[in-house]
Amino acid sequence: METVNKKILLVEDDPNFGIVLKDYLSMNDFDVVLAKNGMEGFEKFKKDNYDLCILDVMMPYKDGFTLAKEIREKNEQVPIIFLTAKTMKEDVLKGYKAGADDYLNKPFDSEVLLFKIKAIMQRKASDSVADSKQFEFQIGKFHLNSKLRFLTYGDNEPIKLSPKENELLRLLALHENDLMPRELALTKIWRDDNYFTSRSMDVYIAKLRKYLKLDSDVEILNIHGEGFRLVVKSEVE
Amino acid sequence: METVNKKILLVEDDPNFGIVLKDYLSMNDFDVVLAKNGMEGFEKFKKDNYDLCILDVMMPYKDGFTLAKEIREKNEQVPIIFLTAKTMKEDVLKGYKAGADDYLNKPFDSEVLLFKIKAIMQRKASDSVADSKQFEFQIGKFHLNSKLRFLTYGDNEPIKLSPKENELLRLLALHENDLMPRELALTKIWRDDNYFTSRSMDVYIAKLRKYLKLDSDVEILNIHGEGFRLVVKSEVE
DNA sequence: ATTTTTGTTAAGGTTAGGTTAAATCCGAAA
DNA sequence: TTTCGGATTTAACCTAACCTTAACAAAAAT
Repeated sequence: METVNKKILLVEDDPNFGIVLKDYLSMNDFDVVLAKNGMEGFEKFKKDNYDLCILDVMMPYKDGFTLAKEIREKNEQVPIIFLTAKTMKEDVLKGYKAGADDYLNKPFDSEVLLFKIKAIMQRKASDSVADSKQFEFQIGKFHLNSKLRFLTYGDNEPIKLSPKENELLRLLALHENDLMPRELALTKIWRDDNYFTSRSMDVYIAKLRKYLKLDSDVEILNIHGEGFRLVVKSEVE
Repeated sequence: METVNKKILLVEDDPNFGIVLKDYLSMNDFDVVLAKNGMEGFEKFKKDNYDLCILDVMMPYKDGFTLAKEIREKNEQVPIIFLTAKTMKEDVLKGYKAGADDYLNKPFDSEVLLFKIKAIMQRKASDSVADSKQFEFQIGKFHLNSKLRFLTYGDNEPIKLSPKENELLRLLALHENDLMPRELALTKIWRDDNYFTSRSMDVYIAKLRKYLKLDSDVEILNIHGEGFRLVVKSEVE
């Protein structure tokens, strides 16, 4: 059987680094298209279908975040990895990262990148239904980092979330202000839908509610017999 | 630009084959040193710097794997290619664990060998850039020199790190404030992922934590079931 | 009114991780 | 070779994290 290589769009303005990285990825059986800036990156993105985008954040003309937003408009699915400078403050990145599938601090270990790429590809492959593995969310005044599994509220000590708490809150956030069907969580997180898993889920809803009490504008409502709804009031005023 | 030829150490006990191969490689602009067995191979390796080692696996006195292990102790970087008999499946695996970069079944196509050599050379060349092969890290008030394997804290006597301690801390530092997945460390450092290597890693985490106690702003957090996170508080204020 | 679904808290059990110490491995020195 | 010492693994024991289940109360549906 012949397999087609995965296609990667690499957008990196430093030509040396870009070429080296491209070669490295090519040697690891990826088809890599290199763009030298955000503009060119977007052009190339529109012209072809990619399995993954790797975007440098700091670039002339169009930075990585802006490019990511544009790419997201065209394609909700394609995984995006950001390359960020180590010196950027967490808070700067915070809001912007929403929508990223992963990020890497420069300089980084090439094997680490490979590891992440493979992890993402695999994840995508197993996600039969398309739900991009977004893992940062702003929920009212909370910020959920679903990769590191914690929930921050202002300057409070971050709340550590267990895997189940985390997945559940993430699913709710993915459906913010909308119905998140019971069945969806049960099949996606518990991988089984029966009386006990369902009760277990209720227990987790209770836990999440406790955490979310901090912000009165955020709450989890039940829709009887259907599921839950993460409501964020006055998000815009 | 003038380039110095790449230097290859070829260890092969069959004199006919050895000489033919040596000549072939020489014709392709490599400087080849031929050793007739593992012992001699190691002697020659110690006496000079090589860009690549090609080792026959089956040799009298000292087989290729053993030799590879010795070479690895002296040099973590140098690429190694094994020449193996077609019939050894198990051993090939063993070889990889010893740090091989590639292997070739005898008899093989000389073009293939050449191709692999070039690929490996290129890979190594780009690794060094792409990784920015970081060997020095500032971790809070600590400074890690990963090449010399020690950790300094102010004017204190530097803490000497064992190879495993060093690799693990380096990997954590590479992911500073971010998740360093268990699996990554296990595959990269222990080259195996099972119950025991995992426990071994935990032991090393404990050791590192002990060292890092000196600076209360630095700590290694666990993310249950996922990995660890090297957190540096108030990095900028 | 009765049944079903949900809210919530707490107990129980399982697994992962923290830590220390003993055992083993392995190269270097004697 | 034997022995020594550092590095690493294995063992053991303990704590923390996590998840499920049970139990009972409250709300919603029938």
